[in-house]
Amino acid sequence: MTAPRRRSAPATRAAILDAARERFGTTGYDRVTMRQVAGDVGVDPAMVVRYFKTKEDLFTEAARFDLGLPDLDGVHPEDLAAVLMPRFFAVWEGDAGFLSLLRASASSDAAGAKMLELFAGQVYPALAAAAVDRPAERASLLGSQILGLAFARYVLKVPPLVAMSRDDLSEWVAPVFRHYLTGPPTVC
Amino acid sequence: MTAPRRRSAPATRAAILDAARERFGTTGYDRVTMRQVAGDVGVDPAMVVRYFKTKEDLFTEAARFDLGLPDLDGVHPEDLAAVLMPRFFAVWEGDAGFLSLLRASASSDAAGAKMLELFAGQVYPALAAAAVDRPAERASLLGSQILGLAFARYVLKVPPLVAMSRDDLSEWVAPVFRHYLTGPPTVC
DNA sequence: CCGTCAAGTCACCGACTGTTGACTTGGAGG
DNA sequence: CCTCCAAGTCAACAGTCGGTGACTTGACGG
Repeated sequence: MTAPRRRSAPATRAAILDAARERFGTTGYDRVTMRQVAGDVGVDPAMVVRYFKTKEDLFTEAARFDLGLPDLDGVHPEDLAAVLMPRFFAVWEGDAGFLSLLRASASSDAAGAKMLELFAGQVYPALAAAAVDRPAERASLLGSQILGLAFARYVLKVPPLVAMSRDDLSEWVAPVFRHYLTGPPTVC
Repeated sequence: MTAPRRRSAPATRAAILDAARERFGTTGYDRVTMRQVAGDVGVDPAMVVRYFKTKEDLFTEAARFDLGLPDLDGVHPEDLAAVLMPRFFAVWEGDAGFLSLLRASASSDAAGAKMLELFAGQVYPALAAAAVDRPAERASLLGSQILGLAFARYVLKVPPLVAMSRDDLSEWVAPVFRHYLTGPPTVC
């Protein structure tokens, strides 16, 4: 059961990626140093640049993931929150990839662009399927509520929001989800 | 009409503060250098540290301001958005002080604490006056929506949200404001 | 006209950053 | 056992950062 003094290349690569995700998620892009990431894994900083050419490339890889949003076509408006919120908690409380991106997008245009890309590629298609009209506006509004909730709960850690149970939170936002996707205004 | 080669001390101090606000608001704390700020004003970097002892002190001063929230006591729930949204636009589209704080709070615990402080000191008291019960939870939820809207519109610049008029935006969020402050759930 | 004091400049320090290239070491295959 | 190549280390570079302290310059009062 002796730990091997030398890992396989994919194993160290994965370990570095995990450490990077964790650091980026808790500290933000700029305040993370490659030496810190290397130190977390117990490896020389040169290894980080060996496997991920540059810091930005490392971040790009760390901030890529699948939101796993379900198909909302045919879901009853009343059930939207019940379907979406479990994914919300899974994504934001899981590995810190998404938090990294959120933190970084606050101070980097490049990261902001990645966030928009992710929205366009995964969030918008899922939400648009449940919108009665004006899918872009409705999806964006709902997205802003989700983003704000994540920012307040997981970044700022606003005490009342941190203290709320998942069920209570889902109950609170359910009417909002319904309103943004199916409520007025329908006319111009 | 010759420009004076030498300013008064308060004038340079104010100029530096303005430049810092602008930089912090558009680039974020970490990516702003004191040399940039000094350069914007056309002054030696040493002047910045002369008037604001340290970079963090400069930021602290740049991120302090008054939201100017009105008294919501007695305001009809239907009119909440009509009263609050003008302040929203004024604050986020005015001088970049608040944007600085939002950007910085994504990657700095110190800035995050300042944001919480500001919420507790100005946002919470105003919103709590209009909440029918559970003021902390209701105000936090509404705050998260406001924060998310600002983040999506002014930081990420989500195209559909940027394109929406102020009136349309107010109309969309009005039912949400009403729900968070006066809607269910009332029971535990 | 000149001394004085604040406003502003200058050169520089030490620390830290991302990144590089040459070196060393370990372990599996012949 | 020895060889060899990948896995990992080491020292160092070039650049930038925040911050310091001694110096210079300008305007104004006597």
